[in-house]
Amino acid sequence: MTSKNYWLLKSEPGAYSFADLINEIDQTAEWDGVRSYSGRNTMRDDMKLGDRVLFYHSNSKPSAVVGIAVVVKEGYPDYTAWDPNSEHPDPKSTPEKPVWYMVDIKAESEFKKPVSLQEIKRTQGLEDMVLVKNSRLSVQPVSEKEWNIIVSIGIG
DNA sequence: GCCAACGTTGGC
DNA sequence: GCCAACGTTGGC
Repeated sequence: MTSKNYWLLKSEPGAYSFADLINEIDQTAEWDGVRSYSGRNTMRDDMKLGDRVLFYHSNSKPSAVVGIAVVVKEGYPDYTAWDPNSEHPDPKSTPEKPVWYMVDIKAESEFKKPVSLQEIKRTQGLEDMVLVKNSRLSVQPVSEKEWNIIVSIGIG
């Protein structure tokens, strides 16, 4: 029996927002540009087809979970790393020896009511979220309990 | 805009 | 392989 897992992905809405994802063809995008090892490992090893994702706007007013997406392609090399004209080139990574990985995600639904960081911090059951404890991880796991609480607030 | 937290780099 | 310095994230 395969159990689905839950994740949270951060993006600064000025760089890439949930609306941008919705506006993509098929509402699907490559989650390229992650250049941290823990994020790389999570995307390469742990995020599976059908896993669901909280889409979080960081550095925002207010910072908040704004919608849900689903993993539609499992970890594969982030080829933008060896494109010198990309946003996040990294000469350490080559097609022969890729360093960075990404997944594809598809927008599923937009929250009626964004769930702000403030609200997360004061909501019972969410005090152990990685988002609260380690504010710097841009790709992070979410427990089923945390998922259910946030989605029930967001769906309204 | 400030700056704390923390992941990463690089000197030794 | 330790750990200080550096750079970045992201809340406030």
